[in-house]
Order: sequence, then C-alpha cells, then structure tokens
Amino acid sequence: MARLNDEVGALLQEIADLILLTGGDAFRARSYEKAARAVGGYHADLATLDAKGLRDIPGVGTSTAGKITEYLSTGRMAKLDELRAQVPPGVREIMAIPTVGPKTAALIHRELGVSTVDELRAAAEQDRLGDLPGLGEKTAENIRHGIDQLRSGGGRALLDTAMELAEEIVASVGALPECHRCAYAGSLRRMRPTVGDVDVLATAEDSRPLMDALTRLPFVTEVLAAGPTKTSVRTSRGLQIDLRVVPPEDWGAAMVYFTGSKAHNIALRARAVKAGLKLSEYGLFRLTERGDRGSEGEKIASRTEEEVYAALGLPWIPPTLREDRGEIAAALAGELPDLVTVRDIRGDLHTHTDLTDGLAPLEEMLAAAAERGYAYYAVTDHAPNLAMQRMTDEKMLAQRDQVRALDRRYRGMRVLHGTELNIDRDGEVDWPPAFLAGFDLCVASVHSHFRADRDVQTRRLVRACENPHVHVIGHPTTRMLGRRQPIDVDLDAVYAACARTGTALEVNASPERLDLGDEQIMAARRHGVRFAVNTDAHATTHLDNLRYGVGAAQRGWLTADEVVNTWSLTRLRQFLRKRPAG
DNA sequence: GCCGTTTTCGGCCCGACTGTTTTCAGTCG
Repeated sequence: MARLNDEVGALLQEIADLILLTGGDAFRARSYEKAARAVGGYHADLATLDAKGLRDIPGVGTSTAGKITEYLSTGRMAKLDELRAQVPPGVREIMAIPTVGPKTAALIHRELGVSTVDELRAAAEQDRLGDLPGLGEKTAENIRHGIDQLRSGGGRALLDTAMELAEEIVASVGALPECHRCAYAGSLRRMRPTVGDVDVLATAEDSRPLMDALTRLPFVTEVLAAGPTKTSVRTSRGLQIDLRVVPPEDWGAAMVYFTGSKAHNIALRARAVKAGLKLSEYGLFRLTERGDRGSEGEKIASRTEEEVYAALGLPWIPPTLREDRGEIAAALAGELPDLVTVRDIRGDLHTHTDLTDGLAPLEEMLAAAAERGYAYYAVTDHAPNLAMQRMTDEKMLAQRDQVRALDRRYRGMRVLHGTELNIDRDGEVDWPPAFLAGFDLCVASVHSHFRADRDVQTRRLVRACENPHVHVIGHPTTRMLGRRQPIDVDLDAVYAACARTGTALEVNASPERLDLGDEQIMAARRHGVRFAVNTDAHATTHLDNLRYGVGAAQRGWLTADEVVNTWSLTRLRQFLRKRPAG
C-alpha cells in the first residue's frame, strides 16, 4: 500500500539533495525534504488523492502537489530530470558517506573531478583530499572511515524494503491459477535485519506462467537468469529476487532448504546422515543398501515442513530460530521457547507526534493505535535537550492535558503520557525528578556523543538505568543499519544494571535500527532483563513496523512473558512504579 | 517551496560538535 508513497518520497528527497549539491536555496531543499518525509509517512495512498487531497498533506503545497500529479500521470518529474542532468549520480552517493554533506561532496566533485565513491576512495588513498581548501588530514581520515562504513552495509536491503517487495511478488505470483502455493523463504523469512536477496518459493505443475509473471512485474529492471526451476531478476532498487518453482509434493523440503540458514541446514543434514537418511531440497530419503551412486532411495518426507522435521525426530522449528544457535538441541529436549508474537503485544511504549518530529497529530496517532486493538499506548515525544525539537515544560504539560482528555474517549485503550529523554554524556537526563515523576512512563535514549569511549558510554547507560524515573532504555546501542556503528559500550554491565534496577531494554522495531539485535537480546535475557518491543513510530504507518521488532525478539528467543508490553495494564503499571530511589 | 491569531512577504527547528580555522563552516540529530 505504501510503496507508491515511498517511491514519491524518495524522488522528492532526491530533488532536495540535488538542490543542495548544486548550491541551490537551502530552505527550498528543506521544504522538499519535509514534503518527502510527509508523503512517505502519509496514511493514505497518493494514487487515491486529488490535487486538493495532495495539498492537505502537511508540507505539500501547490508546487509539490503538481509534481506528484505529474509523476502519477507521466512517470516523470521534469524538475528532477533537469537536476539530474547537472550532477552525476555518484556524487549523491558520496553525500551518503557519514560526515560528508552536500558542501563537501560538491567541493570534491568540483575540485578533483571525483564523481563516484570508488574514485573518492582512490583519491583519499592517494592523499589528494588534504590539498583542498578547508579539508585537512582528519577530514580525509573521517571520509576513509565513512566509506568503509557505507560499504560494510554490503548493498544489503533493510527488512521492510525486502518484505514489501516480497509480499508484492507473493501476491502477484500466488494469484495465478497455475500456482498452488507461494511464499517467501530465505533470510527474510528468518527476519534477519538486512537481506541480501529475496527468495520466493512456489509450487506448480507448469512453472512457465509463474516465471513469466515475475519477469513482467513493473519494478523488474533486469532478468539475470530464466529457467524452468529458477528465475532471477533485479529490481529497480537493486535487490535480486530468485523465484524457484518446485513440484507440490516437495514444498516442505524446499521450504526448509531455502529458508536456511546454511548452518541450520548443515546441522539438520548431519542429523539425517546419522539416522541413515539424506536431506536435500527434494526431500528426506532413506538411503538404500545399493543406492550410493545416483539413486536417491525411498523418499520418506517432503510435503510439509512439519513432516520433514518430524521424520528427523524434531518438532517444527520456527524460522526465526533457524540459525544453529541451539535450536535443534532445544527442540530435542522439548524446550523450544514459546516465542512472543505480534498478537501478544498489547501496546506500544515509544511513539511520537507532530509536537516534536513526528508527522501525525496526537489524535491521528491514537486513532491508528486504537485500530490495532491496543489495550494501552504511550505517547513519548522528545525532551528538550534534543535542541532541534524545541520542547518546553509548557508544551509537554499541555500535551499531557490533551492526552488525559483524549484518554477518556477511548474505551478499550488507556493512553499513557510519557517522554523520550536524552541521556547526556554523564548519564543525566533532561528534567529533574519532580518533573519526571509526572510522566506515566519514561524512555531514555542516547542521541549524542556517539563516539565517546567505552567507559563513558557504559557509565552513562548504567546511570540512566539507575534513575528511578527511567523505565526503558531506547534503542540501546544506537546503531543505524548500514549507516552508523553501535556505540562502544560494555553491554554486560548494562544488562546487569537493567536486571538490578528493573529497567527494560528496548527492542526498537524501526527497520533502520532493530536495536537491540538478536544476539544481544540472547545475552541480555540470560541476565533476567525485561524487554519492550516498540515501534518508535513517527507516523501512523510506522505502527506496522511492530512485526520487525517482534521478528528481532523472536530471533533473540524471547517469550511473551519477558516482554513488558505483552503484560496486562495492571502488571505493566506495577513495573512502571519501579523501586524508589536509592 | 511552504506557510500564516505576525497571511500574500519574509521568515523558515536550533544547538553541539568537529575540524579547520584565528572567527567560522559544515554536519548531525
């Protein structure tokens, strides 16, 4: 549903970047940026809006509405084409390097003739950057480091991008009369935070109509391979899609094989071999005495995943656990965790409104939350130390009055008034205890000093946990997938502090963060830490990101009982009382 | 380019940090 909006948002953002790169008016660029964000997060599909409807989107005026209309009818934006003609595409990628903004990118392009990240890397290695006016050795070093960071993303797609694409393909291919079943597999089904390519599996007697349908999808730009069992294409976003078609009776074995992970499959195959069996994407086979060359032996399971696991003496293992991190031993012992699910979540405890940097007003966020059937919902706008949000005591208290008034309007859903505090370098937060005591809930997060050393980071997070008014540590490592490394912190000390003080760690569901990550969750739960799976929504559409957070939680083996926002309101309120100071 | 109990021009989120400067520009959240 939101794909068109995202697409248009990306184009508007590109206009903004190109305006900055060409030295255009910064306010105009910001205006496009704002419109890009607003369009991306808007609840209604752009295709359903008329000109007036478009202008009702905050930040979209006559000019931008015209460009959107132009794009919907012609597939182009003349303004964008004109700007693109002035700047080689690689220059915009240079701007994506952390610490490199439009001014620096334009300078490098103009003075050195560098127009791709690779050329920039070469220039940096030849020490040609330091000669530029205003650029010294430190800056050159930061650029080198920034390129490494950008490249370490490895061209992998974020989970939401891959998921939306996969769901569209599964819907298209699955709707064909020739198709029996269709689903995505691979690391996407395991809900890994980033996805290298998308694996889609289908069953059909005749694969051709399915393969044809894939290659004809509008966002497919290149067909890399087209055969009867496998077709690979590349999409406009650069992501590779593999569609595999297998006979209906092999669905289960193929799903196991293509879901992986590799390590999980190896462990399964080893188990099969021990039992005199052989596991492949075509099924589980009993090896016959003379069947050592070519002959597969008797097929004993392949139709469903359950059947394949059962034939190996195992219960079905949820895809999010299939990483060879002890799931097979746990399955054998009957100790697989009863994983938390989206349906278990009774409320979101970290969300924003347009009082700070959210896109939607309080009323709209609450309406969207109520529609999800939540039993409670916390509004946690930014606190004043994040200066750009211009929060004041008065604004926060006025919002509280508004929250209390609106709370009465929702029968089944209690609205909690909270805030997202900023943990400063010393572990202090924005407001004094007396003011903090007025909130129902406080999330506290790191938004500054990302490069402070390990001792500083550890101390500030532990101190935040020790604050009796802090209930949840938001996005604890502050990583941004493919863009920013996690802070350097002794997480074991933080886990211990959380367990000791009754502070929950967030599993931030934003596809750009997914923080904490799975392995950290596994480590933290061994300390007895509680968790909160939150969306950090800045728009109504972001509330749907919950499933990515739940995916991360499952990958960390979490059960509902370990997640505070699966609890009843009564139990949650008890948790929020924390213990008194000292 | 957007927006208006400051409406049709003149503002536009603002402060901290970093590195390069020798008083400030660029980037970030």
